[in-house]
Amino acid sequence: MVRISSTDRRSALIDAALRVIGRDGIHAATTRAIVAEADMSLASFHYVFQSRDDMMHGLVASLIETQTLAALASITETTDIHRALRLGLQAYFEVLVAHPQHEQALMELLLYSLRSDDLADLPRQQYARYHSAVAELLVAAASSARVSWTRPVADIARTIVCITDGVTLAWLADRDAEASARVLDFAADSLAVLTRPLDAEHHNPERVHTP
Amino acid sequence: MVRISSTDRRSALIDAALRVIGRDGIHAATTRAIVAEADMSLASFHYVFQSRDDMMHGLVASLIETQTLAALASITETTDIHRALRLGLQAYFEVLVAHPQHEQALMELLLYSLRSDDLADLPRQQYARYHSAVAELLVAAASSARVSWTRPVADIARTIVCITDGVTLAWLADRDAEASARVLDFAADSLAVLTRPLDAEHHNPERVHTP
DNA sequence: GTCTATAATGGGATAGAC
DNA sequence: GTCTATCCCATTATAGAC
Repeated sequence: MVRISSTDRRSALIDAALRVIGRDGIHAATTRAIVAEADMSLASFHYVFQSRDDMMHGLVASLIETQTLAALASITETTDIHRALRLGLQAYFEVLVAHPQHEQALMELLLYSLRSDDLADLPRQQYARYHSAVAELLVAAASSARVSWTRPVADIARTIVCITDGVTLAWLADRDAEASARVLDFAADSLAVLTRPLDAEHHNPERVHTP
Repeated sequence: MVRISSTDRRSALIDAALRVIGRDGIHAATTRAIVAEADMSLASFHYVFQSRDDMMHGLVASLIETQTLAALASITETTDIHRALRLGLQAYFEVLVAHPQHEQALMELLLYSLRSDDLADLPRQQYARYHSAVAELLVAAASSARVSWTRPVADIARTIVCITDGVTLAWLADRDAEASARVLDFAADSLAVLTRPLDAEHHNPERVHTP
């Protein structure tokens, strides 16, 4: 009976939808399940959203806006780039283990979006955002550790996203935390090789980026 | 009107289900869509399968049986392990680009299985099979190239599966083939480092596996 | 074994009172 | 703006004739 603004309802329903998807999967995220989770009537749903697909679009768009990749942010606080990469990847993994439903929900939404005409543009934006966010972290970490990257940062960022996605899928499938940690450590080893000290004592005429 | 054996019907329906999932996604793989694809009646479906979930279990189990990872098999035909890794990963990527629906269907089935009580054991089996299949290829390739791996083959196999899965997701999202190829090439570079020649001229006392 | 017909359920969306 | 009640369709599964 209380009147709630349209925007508040929108975000409340989007939050509820995300909880339902995380808990029960995207196929269980019916309009009825969502309004039950948000404790609203079905009609309220259709007052603020034209359709279920309209809500899904809002949900994915909101995720793209707000995803922060906070876990990897610890990467910037260091003077040792190898250690920074390792800790950043480990931090991501800890978030995954703590909230597997969240990562699984993101995967389900990605695959769902790829099937929908309305949402088809969003996966590209989502990954562009992942890549640029990780690239920013890589630049900050390199600067803080006084090194430069020897390959384009965009490529390294994409590699990191590929590795975290791949580790996520494998861990969701078999829950082998030790094996997943070894993959991440190997990734950190391999990526750390792609740096060179910024303030070398002797002049180094090589190009920063490989040709 | 023609009588078909139960087992033939089963496999025909499973094939049809896989085609529907590949074309339209797992949420579109209703019993009706599947029997239409297989050109059967709805009742025939329930004659051979107790329920839709029963069929899904048969589908995933059959995929686990038959998946061959043929693409990576080209990895074994070489004397240069770095080249072998690169070609193997590139071959996988070509299969992905040629049949993206197939890889997407596998991802959807994985996430679907993780949500279902009946199918919850299958993802673990699926990834165990991936890992052992890749491990076998790695052993064969190393033998053919007269090198040995300096880390446990199981870990390297898992790394490769993580990379291919991650590259698959990213490419499905943004279809950037060049960037994906650079990630795979970097992976080949990094993995090739984990080998040492088998028939070194001088005796090398170090352990084969890192401690 | 195979079919048509239908039961039973769940879901998206809307009408219309308040 | 918010609610209840309802329409209408798709879906799973089964019944029962042949």
